[in-house]
Amino acid sequence: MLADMIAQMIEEMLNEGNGTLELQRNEMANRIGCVPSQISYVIASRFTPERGYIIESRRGGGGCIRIVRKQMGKSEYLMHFFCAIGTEISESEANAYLCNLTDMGLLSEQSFRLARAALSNAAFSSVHPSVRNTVRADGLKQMILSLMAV
Amino acid sequence: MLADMIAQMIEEMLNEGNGTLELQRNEMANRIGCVPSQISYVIASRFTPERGYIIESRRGGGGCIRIVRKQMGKSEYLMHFFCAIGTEISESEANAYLCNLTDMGLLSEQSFRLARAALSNAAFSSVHPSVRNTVRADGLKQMILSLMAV
DNA sequence: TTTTGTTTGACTTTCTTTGACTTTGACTTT
DNA sequence: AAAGTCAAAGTCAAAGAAAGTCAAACAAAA
Repeated sequence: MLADMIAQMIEEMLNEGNGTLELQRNEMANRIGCVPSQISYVIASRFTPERGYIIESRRGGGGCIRIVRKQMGKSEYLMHFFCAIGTEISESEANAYLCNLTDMGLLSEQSFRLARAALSNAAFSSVHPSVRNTVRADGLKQMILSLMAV
Repeated sequence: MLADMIAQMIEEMLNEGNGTLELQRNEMANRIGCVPSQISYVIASRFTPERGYIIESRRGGGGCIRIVRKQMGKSEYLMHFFCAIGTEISESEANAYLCNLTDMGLLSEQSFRLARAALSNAAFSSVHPSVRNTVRADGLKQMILSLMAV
């Protein structure tokens, strides 16, 4: 299957590049003989943060897609936390999570304070109270994903 | 890529000149082999006040462009930054601010990633698009306040 | 048959490059 | 001094180059 073949190619390129890779979507699609968005599809469906990949990209002339594979270790902890978070979370619950992360040495003091501020009700004053806990959960998840990148 | 190469050249010249630099647009464009307005483009897109640069210029014979990288004290910078944020801010604008804070040594790499994740559109998927930029501005302000508190 | 995953292509957004035209300022000439 | 000349930098919009998005068509699995 096309998608799997492309995924395998990317995997190999990642190996050659010690876990990092920059590719040009159009160029690669051209080489393979597929439509460019196929590359996007493969990346979106297989090289997700949940599976330990970080994706960055730049549009415009000379643009490219950057893929980094994060080797597991601490990330298992983070994954555990990530999965434990439901679709909603209160401010105090979120703080408890952050404390745990800090205790485990996964979060610096500065990062802890920053995260607490970002998830506070004060930060969400423009968000309707009925969805604040949802937005907070999303934010916390995104932050945990970002930690996996390091 | 051309623009990035030029930006790098300017950066190096700034380093040599202790953070200040005077260049001649035409002369430089000629040396590089590009159109003069390309230099303008690079400066406009990368050496913005938002990222901590001051640009001055003189037209006419013997004219030039002056670039200064401004350094401020921490609290001064945080204050400046806090005030500069309006009631709304886009994801890319917020990222530019965060990059700047990191460059100034006010944010660790981890905190940077965390903040970027917390302010991403991905984190705000449950927030109505019309208010995302407001919520983002609130979040960023809260985080900056948390940095001042130390 | 319903659901889930793939493939494709049209359209959008973002960033870059270029060139034509405008404005400014220093110098020269009247 | 006023006017003219010319060498800069400024502005802006069009064209180009890439990646992103999305939905329709299709295929495979449950």
